[in-house]
Amino acid sequence: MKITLDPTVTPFNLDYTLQCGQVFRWQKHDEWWYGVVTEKMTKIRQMDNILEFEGANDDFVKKYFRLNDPLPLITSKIGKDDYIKSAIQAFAGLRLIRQDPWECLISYICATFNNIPRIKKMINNLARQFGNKLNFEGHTFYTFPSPKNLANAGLKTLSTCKLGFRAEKVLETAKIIDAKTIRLAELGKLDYENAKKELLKLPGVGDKVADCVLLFSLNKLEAFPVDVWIKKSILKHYVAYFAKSSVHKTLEKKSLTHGEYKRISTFTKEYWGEYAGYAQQYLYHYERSICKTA
DNA sequence: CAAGTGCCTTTATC
DNA sequence: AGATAAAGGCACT
Repeated sequence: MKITLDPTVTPFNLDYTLQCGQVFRWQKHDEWWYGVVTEKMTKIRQMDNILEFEGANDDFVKKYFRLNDPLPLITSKIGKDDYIKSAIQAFAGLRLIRQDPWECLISYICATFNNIPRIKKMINNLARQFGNKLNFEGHTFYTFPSPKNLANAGLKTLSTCKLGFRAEKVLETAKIIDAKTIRLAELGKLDYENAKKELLKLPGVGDKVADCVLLFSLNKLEAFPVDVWIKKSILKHYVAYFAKSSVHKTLEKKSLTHGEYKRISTFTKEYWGEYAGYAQQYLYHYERSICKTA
């Protein structure tokens, strides 16, 4: 199937969107991106303004890649200064993805104090151990394991997936989700604050992981996850908005206290408003790309 | 209550 | 080769 995009109304860049580190399971072979979404294989590629895909339908692709988000309006709203304008320009067409909340939740629990290559490895280990096998065009893929599969896994088996200290959190969270004590899909109906309050009840979920789940899977575009890269970026380029005495100390330390997290995300939410999450993703990818090439 | 401190597995990368 | 840093969380002061 194909979708033809009008670049003035629906700018989109598939590579930026899948490579920027918001989602961990897509693989690129030649021109095509391969991914397992909603239990089945999908492959997709972009040629200029044509999006070609198999295994998923139009509605899914539009929803998953948020093609109905008014990106030109969003980027004009968040483009409040020269710095973020250059980030937006560098990765024009980068969009947030509407991930599956359950997979997103476990992915970002695994992302705790971790790096992207290893996050990918851990999630793939989980899928291989506890997911369903799919054969597709000579390659083997696995679905993301269900809450029940992880809840029944047992800590010992789970530990073979090399999750480290996160194994226990994944297991306990899986039990809660499997028991439907917290219904993930329902949280999207709550407002940002109340949805976050629920997420924070889950083991392994603090400020940052909760904001990732809210932004990347529960449609809360005002959520602004603050990780080590974003912390550096904000305190470097928006330092005027913070008390000078505290900035240096915050930059020195590896992890943020709740207070420091709150100070940064309060600023970003006031500065960028309802689409702060988009600003976060552009800044995050920009900061990392600068660091890699430096 | 808020705020600060130290520890938590594992490994890619330098 | 050995240290460092990695899309942080949490228990304890």
